[in-house]
Amino acid sequence: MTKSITIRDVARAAGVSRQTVSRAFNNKSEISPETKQHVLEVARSMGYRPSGLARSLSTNRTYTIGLLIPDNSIHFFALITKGAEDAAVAAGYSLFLVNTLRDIQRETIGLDTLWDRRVDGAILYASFLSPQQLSAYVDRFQHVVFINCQTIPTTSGKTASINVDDRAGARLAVSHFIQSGRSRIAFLAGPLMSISGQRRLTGYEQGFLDHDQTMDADLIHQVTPTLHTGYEDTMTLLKNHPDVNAILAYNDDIAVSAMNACADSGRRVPDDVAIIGFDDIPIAAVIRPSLTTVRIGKQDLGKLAMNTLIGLIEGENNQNNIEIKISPKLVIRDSAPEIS
Amino acid sequence: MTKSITIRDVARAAGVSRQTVSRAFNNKSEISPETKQHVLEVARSMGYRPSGLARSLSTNRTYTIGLLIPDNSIHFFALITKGAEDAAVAAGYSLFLVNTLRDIQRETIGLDTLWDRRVDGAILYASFLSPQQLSAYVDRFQHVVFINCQTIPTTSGKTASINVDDRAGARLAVSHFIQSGRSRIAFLAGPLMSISGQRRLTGYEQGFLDHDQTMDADLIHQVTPTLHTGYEDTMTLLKNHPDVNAILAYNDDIAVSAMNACADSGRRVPDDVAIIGFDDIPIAAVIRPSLTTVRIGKQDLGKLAMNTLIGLIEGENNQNNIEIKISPKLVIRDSAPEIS
DNA sequence: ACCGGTCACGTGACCGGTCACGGTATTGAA
DNA sequence: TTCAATACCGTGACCGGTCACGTGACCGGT
Repeated sequence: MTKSITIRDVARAAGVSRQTVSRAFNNKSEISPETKQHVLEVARSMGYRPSGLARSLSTNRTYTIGLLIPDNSIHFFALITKGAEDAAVAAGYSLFLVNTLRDIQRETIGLDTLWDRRVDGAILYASFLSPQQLSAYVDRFQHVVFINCQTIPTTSGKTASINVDDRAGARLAVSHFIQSGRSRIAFLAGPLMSISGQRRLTGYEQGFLDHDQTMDADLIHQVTPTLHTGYEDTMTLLKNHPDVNAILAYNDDIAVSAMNACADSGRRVPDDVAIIGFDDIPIAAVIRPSLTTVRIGKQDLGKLAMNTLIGLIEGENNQNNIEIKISPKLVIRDSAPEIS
Repeated sequence: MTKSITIRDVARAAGVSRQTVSRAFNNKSEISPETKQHVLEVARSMGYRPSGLARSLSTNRTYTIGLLIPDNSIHFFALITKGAEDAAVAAGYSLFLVNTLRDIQRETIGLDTLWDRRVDGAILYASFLSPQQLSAYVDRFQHVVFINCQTIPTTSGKTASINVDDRAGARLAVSHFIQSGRSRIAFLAGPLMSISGQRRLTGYEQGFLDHDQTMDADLIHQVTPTLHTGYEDTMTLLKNHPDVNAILAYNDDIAVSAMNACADSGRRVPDDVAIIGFDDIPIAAVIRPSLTTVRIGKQDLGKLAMNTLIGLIEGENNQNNIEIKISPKLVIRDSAPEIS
């Protein structure tokens, strides 16, 4: 319990006032280069670093940001987090990480805690709160960036929202299938309560309309998005609809399971059934056959979210309620090659 | 910029003193149930929540913890982070996430920032600083938990260190190979500058000694641990040493690449070459053949680290320099089955 | 009636910085 | 010489809580 050294200790040791020490550390102009140099040296020799707590209390700025995501261990969110952390550090901010685990209570606790800590802003991914609930929480924050989330207008403060155009991604995938001559396209849909789940579904439907093809609703199966679940669903799907020659999966994990199911039911990928996933997880390029997938620039997304948030905080952009759309790309690999 | 409401505002509105409001929020005893109830109601109606900043400044406790890891997007660290976050929230703490990216500058900046924020403690994974450098940084923190890192004694404060017994893990793997009748075991080693890289190497060597077998140092190849690098290395390895019938990989990513190399060089897994990885990434159980691997309880590790740190902070354990060892398990799957 | 003890609550100082303001010395122009 | 401008530096108040201590009311025992 070494008693921590304060700005007053440094001031005394350097023979100046607190304010002068403060000026030395904050690059203020009202200080001569020599005294500044001297103060900094004394401070260094004493091992002094100003307390962010005290500074924050009086300046009302913490240089911390809260990132609220469902689960940082899911690769998708891990990369968003990485991008956000990187941008935060680059701008001199620190990052509070909060996993909601898609649990309302965890989410509210997280929001409360972030508020207690007086973060300068927050990035919220796909809240599970109702709009009015969320509104009450969000209203306290000065600055919020929503990702894949209903935008909540705040009375005070500024917001921005970023949305991944999952709909376009699914359309790309369906178009790719149809252009390579496949039209019996099954969809292993994700959770429909999630926004991206809904968007990908409408994109899937739209894909058929784009090519004047009729969609078969029987080929849509809802699957919980974990690594193993897709397997059984694909097996029953293939049994009930042996003519399926393409599968669009909600994400790459499900796609890999579907691949296995195809193999186990004696179908070759891509010859008999082509498969497209979502996300482009690292393994997608390595497995055999390599996985065609809809890629979302996750790390860039995280970085973008952080930078727009910091932009709001530092008032560069005085425009409010900015809306940004992220377009995914189709990465074509062996599981659904260019020409069938 | 709604002016934030303070404890004095609430006190005035409730007709009591600041101290009474404070007592109401901190479950102190010197307050009657009725006034407490009343104060809390008034506070709620005003939307008041105490400022953690101010509280921290005067109590010298922030209820925040810094987690310093190389890269949160690597699955290994992602799970550690998840476990740590979970335990932190459960104990009422918040988590600062810092990626060092194995860069010394990033690491020092991170440590400085955490100190500025006056975290109650820090968890450091595998520092890249020299012991004396690290010592200077760590000494400022009251409480530190090291994971897979040289333990640094601190003058003040308390520490603990947790180490994964990678050596035992590698021995398990080599033993498994030898017991199933394979002795030409190659090792795709990871970075030797990393502690776990060194430990796994010595475990590999020890595995042969355990069974009175002689090791062939030519079968050790050093590989950078990314998804693609292992492929070429394995190809040259197999060309130079066609008699290799088992491969131990530094991690699962490399193992998957090695699998591909085996397939492309006309070798069947596990019939011709058995493969064991490290980590048990989610995909390991799903790919074909499924991957035998050395599993480390990553999420439990993160949780354990956080809980011991909080234990140090809250003074439950007045023992210092605790050393904890984590034992990995061999998860046997198809790429190196039980009996050859 | 007096005293000690407990309960409930209030007051000034403080945590470690910053802000607004004030002061002094030096300089240059009138 | 006088005065204003500038550069540099210091002082009290404040940010929003908590801590240590003080106060008064009430109660039971002698």
